[in-house]
Amino acid sequence: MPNYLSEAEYLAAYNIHDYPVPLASVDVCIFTLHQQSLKVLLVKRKEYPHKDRWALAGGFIDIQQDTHLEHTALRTLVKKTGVTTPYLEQLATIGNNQRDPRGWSMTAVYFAMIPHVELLQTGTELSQWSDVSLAINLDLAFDHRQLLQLALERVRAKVLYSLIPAHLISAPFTLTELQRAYEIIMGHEIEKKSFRRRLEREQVLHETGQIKQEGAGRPAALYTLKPECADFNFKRQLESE
Amino acid sequence: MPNYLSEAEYLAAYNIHDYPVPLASVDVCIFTLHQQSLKVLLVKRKEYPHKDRWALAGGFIDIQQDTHLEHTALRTLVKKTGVTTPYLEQLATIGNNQRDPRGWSMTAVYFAMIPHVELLQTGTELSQWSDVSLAINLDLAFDHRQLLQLALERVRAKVLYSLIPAHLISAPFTLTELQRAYEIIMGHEIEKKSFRRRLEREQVLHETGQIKQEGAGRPAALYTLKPECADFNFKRQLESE
DNA sequence: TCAATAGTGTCTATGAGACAATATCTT
DNA sequence: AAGATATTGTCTCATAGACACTATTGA
Repeated sequence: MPNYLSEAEYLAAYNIHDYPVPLASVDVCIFTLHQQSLKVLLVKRKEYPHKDRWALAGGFIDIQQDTHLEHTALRTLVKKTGVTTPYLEQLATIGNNQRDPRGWSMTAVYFAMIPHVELLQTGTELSQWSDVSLAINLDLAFDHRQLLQLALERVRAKVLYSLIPAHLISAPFTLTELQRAYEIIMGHEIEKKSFRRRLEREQVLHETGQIKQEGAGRPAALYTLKPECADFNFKRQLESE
Repeated sequence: MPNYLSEAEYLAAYNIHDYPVPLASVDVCIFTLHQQSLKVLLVKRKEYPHKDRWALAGGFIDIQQDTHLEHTALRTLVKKTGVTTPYLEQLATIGNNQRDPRGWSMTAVYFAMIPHVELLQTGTELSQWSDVSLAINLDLAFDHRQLLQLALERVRAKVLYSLIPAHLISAPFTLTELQRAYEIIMGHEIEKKSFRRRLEREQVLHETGQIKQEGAGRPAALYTLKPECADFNFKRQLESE
């Protein structure tokens, strides 16, 4: 490399295509809760490579259109579900020379949590909500099975000390509905009283004043998650069983 | 894009340089403990952009040489410190069109923890251990000040429930030395008994049988961290003050 | 009134914090 | 023996789990 006199000169001469570079993409594991089970959004690939295989939602970074990495993730999310303001968290970044037949590939993996919506099949690809217990056994495209496995581990760890299940159900919700969301992810029942006590103590929910009456039984108070508590972490964990 | 008949045909025709792509790099926040304070490794940049500014250790992915993203991080680590088997954890991936004057840039940020070593100034750049309280106020290259800030937040969060301070000191160590490492990161003293009790309960240390005698006082037992416990997390946190 | 669901009272168990007491060295 | 540092005993406090109890609705 020549020794430039000034930074301006160096930058003017810089061209990324003079160098061998990796592919750069974003994949998003989009979760929701529906019919008492955790679902993940899968997309049927229309193009090579891995054409016609199920995959996580994802795509290349569009350096014209996206100003930040999160924009790529949000763009993907909106394209697949039409949802605009979900819970989005970076999970990990995987990069190696094996995962994509087109060459060295680096992908930033996010996971998103949204209340259930029917999928609008507006894109060119077919998409569906798949039960995670089924999805994890499918032969997904690329290394997406591993990515899903990673995402599940993170979600199952975070459910013990965070409020993430609140992002999977539509607001306002009852405490029983929220507890049920925790139980589905944890895979076992939890104590009603401990559950309510920690929510009460930390003041993370807003009581709307509305009530929900459904069939028999005492009506339940309706709550929303306080926006400033979206990422709240408890200091102590629930028992993992 | 043409409609290929076969995957092989598609792959043969694929050329990454037909597309606008971002820069892809790895940055590593290398921490150690020395003279009772947390230090981070800073490197003086020899080349544009941000020539002559201090920066975190980092570099581009070498798609010929590196098979995995971690290799880029480990290569960087070895180049700067000569150390080969440290604690390495992915922190976050930052990507946007602002952080590098050469264009859209994506960097996978890792943090590493190593026992203190004198820096062998073998590379072309000058490197030094900098006290984090100083480094965080420097005008570092790129967005490295933010990256350092992120790393510090992660470390200060993890010290409450993990064993990461054990990676900052050389083994074997005494329980008092390990406790001191926790205290330096936490910024305040902790209770000796609670500290020892949780280590004992979880059986995460190996008692070497050796003792350390230094000046007056009862000699201390020497321990190592059990390798399988390198990433152990406690269920309950220490008080953050 | 009964069944069903929401919500509360309170005892126990676990593990962290506080701090005093004991143990084993050097000088 | 005195001083220094390591190690342990044990009380208190916070918070999760267990589980029984009360409250409010519809049929």
